Amino acid sequence: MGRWQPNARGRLTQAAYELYGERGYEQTTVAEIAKRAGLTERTFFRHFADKREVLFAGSEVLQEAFVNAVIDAPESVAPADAVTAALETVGAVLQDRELSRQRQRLIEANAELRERELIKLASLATAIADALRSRGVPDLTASLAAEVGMAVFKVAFQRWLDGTGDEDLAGYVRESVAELKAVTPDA
Amino acid sequence: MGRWQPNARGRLTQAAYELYGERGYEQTTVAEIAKRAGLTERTFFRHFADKREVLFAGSEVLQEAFVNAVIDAPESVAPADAVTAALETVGAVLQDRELSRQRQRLIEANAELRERELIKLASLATAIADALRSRGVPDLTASLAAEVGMAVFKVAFQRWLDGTGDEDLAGYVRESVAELKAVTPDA
DNA sequence: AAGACGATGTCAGTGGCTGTCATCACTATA
DNA sequence: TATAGTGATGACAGCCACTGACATCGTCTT
Repeated sequence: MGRWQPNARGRLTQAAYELYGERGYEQTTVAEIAKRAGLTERTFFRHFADKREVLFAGSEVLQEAFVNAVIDAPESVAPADAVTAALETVGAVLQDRELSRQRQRLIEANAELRERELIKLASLATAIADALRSRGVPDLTASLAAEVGMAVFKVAFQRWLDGTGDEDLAGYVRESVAELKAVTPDA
Repeated sequence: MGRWQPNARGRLTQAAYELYGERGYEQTTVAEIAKRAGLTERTFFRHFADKREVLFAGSEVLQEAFVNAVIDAPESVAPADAVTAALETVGAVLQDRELSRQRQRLIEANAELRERELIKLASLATAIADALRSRGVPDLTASLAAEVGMAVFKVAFQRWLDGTGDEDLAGYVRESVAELKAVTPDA
């Protein structure tokens, strides 16, 4: 047996979710999270950059999946379609709607957490724009396609969470893309 | 003569801009800002909710102008065009490009400030979506038009700041809207 | 067996932010 | 003209997020 209990990071994550859920994010101190995980406050900050980051640990995975989907799209595919395809791919990563709902409830209840979510999405947009540029897509086109892609994702994700049936995220993405076409101002 | 020097809020704002510019945001303490303004740290927090907010004081004005422009658009105008028109209106509020550049340089140099900027833009998107809904625009359409509007604004604003000539912001907005039409995936 | 390594603990310190109470010029009202 | 507010500020104590520095001690290498 090792000197320490295994999976310190996982225990911290679970403790954080529990406490944020029980008392709310603001009413929870990092020391409390660490204590429930059988660790010290200092160790929490060795695993997570700050008190918020524990809720956003999966975002690198999401971003990587996203970027790969864009890069792997066939040469011939238009930028917007590459992004749309990538958006639908992400639907596969986020299967557990109830878990997403729970997490989103925490995030929406607190402005700091909302800020962190937004910067993650912005970072995602930047990464997608870079991926498009690496495909030879011009600057303005790449930025705009990425930003609009995020706009669609935000709206579709929200509607997916609010939905009652068991439609998958990809379906909402398609719906929003269709609406986007209708919304886009005509020349 | 009053008991105190006039315009405490303005002095705090100026001191903050100076110090953030001289040493950077992180290297500046609120106590230093207050001292330069001839006040105490406690008073700073009576005028601004936190250390970042001093750089975002004008955002309510911008948001109000934006929302009014959407609301005041003629009944007949399509949602997207109402938003586009509002975007161009904002160009009038942000005339001083050099000042905007300086502020943006500060914001981009610091993740916390970037987070705050993003939540202000998100709040703007929400307000615009609400304004559209008050015009009878359906939910999905309103959300999407507002989000896409912000996407266009982000890209156009960035390009305006990066630009060398003396084009106005509205020109970049028009350019980006045109590109948006080209980017939007066809049915 | 000795030493390097790595995850954790301990502790002191900084700085953002808040609650509370005191101060005191100005203002309204008796 | 006295008196009782009022409102912006100061003073002070305290919480908590976060950091740097050093100690600890199983485990792994050689």
